[in-house]
Amino acid sequence: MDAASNREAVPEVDRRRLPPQERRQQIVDGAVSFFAEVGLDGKTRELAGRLGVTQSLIFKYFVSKQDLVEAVYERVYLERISPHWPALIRDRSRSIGKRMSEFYRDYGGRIFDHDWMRIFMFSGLAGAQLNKRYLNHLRLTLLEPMLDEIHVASSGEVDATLEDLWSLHGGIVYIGIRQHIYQMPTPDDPQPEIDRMIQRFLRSFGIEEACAPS
Amino acid sequence: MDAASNREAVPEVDRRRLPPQERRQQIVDGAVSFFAEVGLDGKTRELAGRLGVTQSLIFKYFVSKQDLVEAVYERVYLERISPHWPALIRDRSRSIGKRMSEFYRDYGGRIFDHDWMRIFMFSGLAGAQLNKRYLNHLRLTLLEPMLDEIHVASSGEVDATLEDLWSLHGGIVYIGIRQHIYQMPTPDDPQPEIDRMIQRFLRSFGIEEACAPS
DNA sequence: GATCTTGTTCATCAGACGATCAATAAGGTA
DNA sequence: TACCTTATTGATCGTCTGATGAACAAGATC
Repeated sequence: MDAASNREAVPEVDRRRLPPQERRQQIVDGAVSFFAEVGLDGKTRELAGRLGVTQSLIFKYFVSKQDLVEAVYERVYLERISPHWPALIRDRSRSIGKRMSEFYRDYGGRIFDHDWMRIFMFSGLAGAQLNKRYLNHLRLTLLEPMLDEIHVASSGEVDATLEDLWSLHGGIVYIGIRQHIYQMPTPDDPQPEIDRMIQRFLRSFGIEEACAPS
Repeated sequence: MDAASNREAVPEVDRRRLPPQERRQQIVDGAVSFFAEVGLDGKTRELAGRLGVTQSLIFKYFVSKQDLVEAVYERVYLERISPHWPALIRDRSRSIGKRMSEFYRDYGGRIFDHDWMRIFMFSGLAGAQLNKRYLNHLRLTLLEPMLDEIHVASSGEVDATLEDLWSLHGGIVYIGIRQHIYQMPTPDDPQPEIDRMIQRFLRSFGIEEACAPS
């Protein structure tokens, strides 16, 4: 019943003296799931215990706890953005419905993740810049182009606004919030519901599409 | 520049020796806005400082910090539910669109609140039961009846599901999340966008309504 | 104004916290 | 095997934390 033997987050009994780069990554990995679970106020001693190392070791790789937290931010941030999305959104050889469906399939696959959802929420509540950067990037590179494409697809006859797209986006993200933050039951596979939402969104603007996912 | 003189959350310089009931309420009020700002890990000494009292006084009214946190939960919880909503949803003398619009107008007026939004999110992340109770109550007394009413209003020709209503709900709530948790710009008055969302939702199911807000 | 009740403060505890640094030992090199 | 580098540990510091209890004083009653 000692501190290092009761958590499954520790991959195995890690033997000592790892290469610095490897150890650093191990600490960040552990910190991601640890902070995701207990919040950014999680204590370094408990994190060290889960990793099976001493608390002082953490401060050999990070000059302060805040330094570690920012490494966690950077880690989770990078995995949630694909450079291919802007081109996907603008690919007019495919219908707007198919593009949006594929984008949100990929997007959902990346953000419906326990650790990401919770760390993004924790950092938002803490007032970190991570969230604003991320959401502004999302708006500039994805939502605003998406809005353009909807206007083009409807020959400019549609009065959709950016705020409308945020509401669609919010409805999709809310599935993950219900699941990972409120821990409420959600569909096992959110993709069908996401496709329904996109289809309803476009249909409500008179853009009818046979939106078969395949 | 001392601890008790630089916050506007303190209504005024409160003079000592208040009636217990009044003092208790003052502490809870202060705790609501304090915990909403810094999180449930906020320190009792800082809270006391903002209230202009000593830290030990808090423990004369609450046996532990957790006891205070639960008083905060109860406080914010009660203000966010109206007993009139179920009857409003079921009032078939009015169109379903008007009922949903009025419900979400009232609902938004209660939950688009800095303190509520943040405490609800903090408590959700902490795994508190508050959120599950609240969302289950919302589903049972409001969303499921609303789904029934939509089916009735469309003479049973509509395939709307509860999950569809959650997506509408999530899109609406997400406005508050953007505003108060991510601190991103949102419409000054969210009501027009909410009405648009409801209208789009119904329209996408073929329920067309002239949804003038008045 | 003397007295009593009790709301409030002051001093303090025991433990936990982030962070530091000398001591230790793992593991490569010869 | 002896040696050296350095990843890791163990002990410790100063501070802060929730919580406790004795001492104080505000304000009502007579």
